[in-house]
Amino acid sequence: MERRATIKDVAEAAGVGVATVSRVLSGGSASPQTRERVLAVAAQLDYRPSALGRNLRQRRTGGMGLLVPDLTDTFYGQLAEGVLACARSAGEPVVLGSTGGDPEQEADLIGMLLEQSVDRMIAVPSGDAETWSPAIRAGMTVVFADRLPAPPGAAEDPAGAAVKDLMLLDGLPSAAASAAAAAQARRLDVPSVVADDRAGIRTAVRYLRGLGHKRIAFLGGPGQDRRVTAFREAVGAPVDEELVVFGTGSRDSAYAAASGLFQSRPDLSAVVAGGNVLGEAAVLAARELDLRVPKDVSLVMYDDVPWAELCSPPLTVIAQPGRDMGYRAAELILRSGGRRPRSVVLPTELIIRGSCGPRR
Amino acid sequence: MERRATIKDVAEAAGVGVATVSRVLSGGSASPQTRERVLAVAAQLDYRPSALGRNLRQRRTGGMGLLVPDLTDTFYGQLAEGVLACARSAGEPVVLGSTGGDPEQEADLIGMLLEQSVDRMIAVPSGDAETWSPAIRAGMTVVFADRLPAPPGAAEDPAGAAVKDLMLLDGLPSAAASAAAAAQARRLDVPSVVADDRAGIRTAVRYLRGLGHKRIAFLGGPGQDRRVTAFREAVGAPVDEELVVFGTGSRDSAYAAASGLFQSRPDLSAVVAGGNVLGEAAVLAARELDLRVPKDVSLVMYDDVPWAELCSPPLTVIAQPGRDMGYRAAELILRSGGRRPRSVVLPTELIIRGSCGPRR
DNA sequence: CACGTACGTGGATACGTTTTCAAGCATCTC
DNA sequence: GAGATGCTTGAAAACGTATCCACGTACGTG
Repeated sequence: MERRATIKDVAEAAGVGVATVSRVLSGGSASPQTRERVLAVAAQLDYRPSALGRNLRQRRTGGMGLLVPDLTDTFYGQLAEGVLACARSAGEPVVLGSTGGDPEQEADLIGMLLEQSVDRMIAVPSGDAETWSPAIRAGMTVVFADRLPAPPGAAEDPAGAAVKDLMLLDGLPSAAASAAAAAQARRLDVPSVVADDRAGIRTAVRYLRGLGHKRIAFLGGPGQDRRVTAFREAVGAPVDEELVVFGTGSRDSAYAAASGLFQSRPDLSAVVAGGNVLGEAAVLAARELDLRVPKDVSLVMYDDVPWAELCSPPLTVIAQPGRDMGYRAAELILRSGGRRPRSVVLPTELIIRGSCGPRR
Repeated sequence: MERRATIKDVAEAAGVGVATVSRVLSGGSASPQTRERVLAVAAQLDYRPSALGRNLRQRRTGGMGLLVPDLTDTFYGQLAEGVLACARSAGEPVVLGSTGGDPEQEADLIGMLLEQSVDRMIAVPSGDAETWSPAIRAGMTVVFADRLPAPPGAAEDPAGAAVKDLMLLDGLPSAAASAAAAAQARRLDVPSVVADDRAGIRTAVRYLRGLGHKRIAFLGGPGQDRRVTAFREAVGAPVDEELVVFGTGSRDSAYAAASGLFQSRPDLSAVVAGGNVLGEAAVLAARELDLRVPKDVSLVMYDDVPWAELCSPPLTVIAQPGRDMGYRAAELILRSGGRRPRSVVLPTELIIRGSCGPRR
């Protein structure tokens, strides 16, 4: 195992100074013959510039960090693929962290990235704004994806927090969703790329309404404040609080929430699951309780995942473009030439399959 | 945005030399009072040692690389989670790459990791041994997970390659699977952590045999040579080659392969899918062709994924511990104190659900 | 022919850390 | 009391690169 060739070796072998080699390789000016010779020698020595040296010199690490709650969640897998695709086309590395939805782990991972001098990252945040302000202040360029961090003083109870947000957002046309999202991100001065949850949820609720459903439940997870808010808004004024339940992010707790919901409120006729693990839990819980889908209960799930079609009946879903979301976020990070990029909101689409039927 | 404090700042503020600060922080010897003062100052300045400086000095990057074919495949999501869990507990970063199953992209990513001076990586290889020998020769510590690279001269046609391997392995007791796997990895002198594919497949085939099935098909994907071999071995001597088909890795090609299989051989009564995307394709294709599972065709799928239970009937699977696999691989990489670690083979388990029935 | 300009070039420096080395000092031993 | 021994300490070198700066050389212009 021989040592890698350094820029010094190349310079020596080519009979030029290291500065010249550096210039040639980074596109600076050099005479044609010098450039040619340097390139030839570099190729022959199989020289590859050390990212370590470069990064140290310019006091920043190339590439970007990526923080997601759980790679086992297919949606985050899609998002990660999008980020990786963009990063790969730019030749930049991405260092990955999985937070498990735990703000504490998230903070640890942020610290680790800081230590690595990673100065750009895209994140699906689990902690609140307070968790993130240190990273921002440290000069990191952050782009949030899929969600935004809760505001600093947010109540522990997601219902409470959501109500507060509702009062702010209620009545706004969906076209303003973008502005609202950007506004929240701006509290941290951080751009974001998220799906148009408001429109997606509203479309789903209207669809269910059109099928005659009156008692529609929402099965939510952590970080889905915007979706809950949109649900409350779409359902209208007197929302039955018992029909809005939350899991903590794990599959077990999602199942518990779903099962509890079905058992405590046998009168509900439709449920909107705020994410694919919630949807999975809903299907399992319904089956366990001998509830037929869609005969006894209609189900629409946020996230279109490959296995949604496998269920029988195939799941009606609110599709959000996970891969695009990742790709766009990575683009934002990479093309941010010093200027703070603009937030983007991606469209959702209601894909009607077979898990919704008329009210029994 | 103020500059991060450096070791120099700490030394100055504490009235000591930089060497002393470095020693205190990396656990070297120092007088109690000096140590205390240095720690206090470091904490007050919020000093965090720069990984860049350290890495440059020791000519190696901490952490590890992780290369998987596709994060959208739930199994690789599980594997990645395992790796991340172990890395996180060690406080080490992991830089991720998704190869899309393409050897060329894989080679590019290896190059990128080399440039980053990442000297340890765990990989689910897509390319053959030739793709990997450069990395090995460059001094990288590699651990293969889930699969091993194909031998250098392997035929393009997976069936052909598998036949060749079959002749080598045929008749070996399953207890020797570990030795055989280690042997192949050793061609590159690389340790690996894989599942006991041979035992898993054999158990599944015997189970299907026990249900009366005679015409059992295998639906394979890239990199599943060991599983195909095991399948051929378990089925016995005269294996009907038309019953062994392959997709290229994409969901579309998997679907095409499954659909083609069902249509060309309506006489088959059971199929073993070599991975979860293959299993997914088999379910979809069967449904499209109005084949009932398990009435018309029995199905057992490699990989236990959360949605296997969602299908109706729930899928009978060969479970392999994806998360453990990642964790163990990361452990091997991290605990490899210079010594080349030993390969490990993890057990599989046949989980019987509802997708297999007696031969019609 | 003299002068100014433009450009190609290489030496030197800095990035932040770890590690080697020798020096300083106190304690211990004969 | 002199030498040996042990521990703590700081100066300095190195890791591989990018960039500043000054030096030449060639060329164009007056």
